[in-house]
Amino acid sequence: MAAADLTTHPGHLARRLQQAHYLLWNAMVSEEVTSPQFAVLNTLVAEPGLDQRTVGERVGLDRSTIAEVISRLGRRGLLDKVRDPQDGRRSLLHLTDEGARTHRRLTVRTARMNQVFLAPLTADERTVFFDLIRRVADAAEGLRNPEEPID
Amino acid sequence: MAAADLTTHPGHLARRLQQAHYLLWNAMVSEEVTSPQFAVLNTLVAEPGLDQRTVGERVGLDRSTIAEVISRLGRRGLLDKVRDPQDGRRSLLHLTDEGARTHRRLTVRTARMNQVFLAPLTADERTVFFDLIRRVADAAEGLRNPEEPID
DNA sequence: CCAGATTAATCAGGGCACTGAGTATTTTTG
DNA sequence: CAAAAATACTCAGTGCCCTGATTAATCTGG
Repeated sequence: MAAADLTTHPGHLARRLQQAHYLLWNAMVSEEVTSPQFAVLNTLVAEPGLDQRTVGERVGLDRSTIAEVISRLGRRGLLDKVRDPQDGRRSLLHLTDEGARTHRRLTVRTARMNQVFLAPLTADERTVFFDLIRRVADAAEGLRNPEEPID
Repeated sequence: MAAADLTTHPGHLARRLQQAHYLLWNAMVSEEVTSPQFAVLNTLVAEPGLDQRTVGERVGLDRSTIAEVISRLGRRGLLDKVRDPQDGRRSLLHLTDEGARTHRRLTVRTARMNQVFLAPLTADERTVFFDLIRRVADAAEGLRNPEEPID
């Protein structure tokens, strides 16, 4: 059996793309705060007081991973975690001042990094790039998170 | 400062795409052998006897990660690792019969999975999808792995 | 009202991904 | 030829990512 051509395997390309991004993020945005951590901060800027599970849903992280990410952000004083008095199962999350400051600072750098990352593409191609990736990712996520079935 | 729109952040999309692929791989290809492990097997089908570092280069994994992946594949009897008598620093890698069998089996399933994964796109769109991701990933990898500079 | 189902979070365990430091071996160079 | 540089690999440390099992709290139906 001949070897497969990995350059036509979307999973392999997705991994390479993500790794390339990881390196550029480290070089141009932050060595302290990672891209998933920034996504969490960003979500809490938009919707302060969310519980942990919902934040994970917003940024696309499962219950275990979001717990670790939030624990790290809490340790570094970027967010606070308070038991919901209305529902003792939940922890409600808010950015600290330091967390909000960090988010502002990184937002600027992230925009610069995205320019460099997408430099090989024209403006039209970028639009297509986003559209195609979003459609594939949404569809694949839909396979595992089925919509409410008809009852 | 307003929150950023993560759906226009290529790094965030890349991560979601990779995660969606990870889940589909687990469901449709194998729970034992991961996608990076398959990439290593595939490389050794094409070029038996490569050393560890070169395999890592082919599949896009750094020295530490490739060491772990190869160690796991070795433990499961899918490949053999032999000291190069010509150069005592290197280990040369070959698939075992079991490794070659596994590669054959997974190649078929991987093709099926890719069909499902790419189902949202037309044939033309798939070509564009590969082209755009490859260009961005290649360019970003080039930023860190500079070509031989002019001397 | 209360037993059973559901839900949010945690924990244990396996795998991927990187950096920086260290070891052994080979190659280069003075 | 011996000292210095380069190379292949290993190890320790951090962080992301998932599943399955467990715990605590809430909700639901009889």
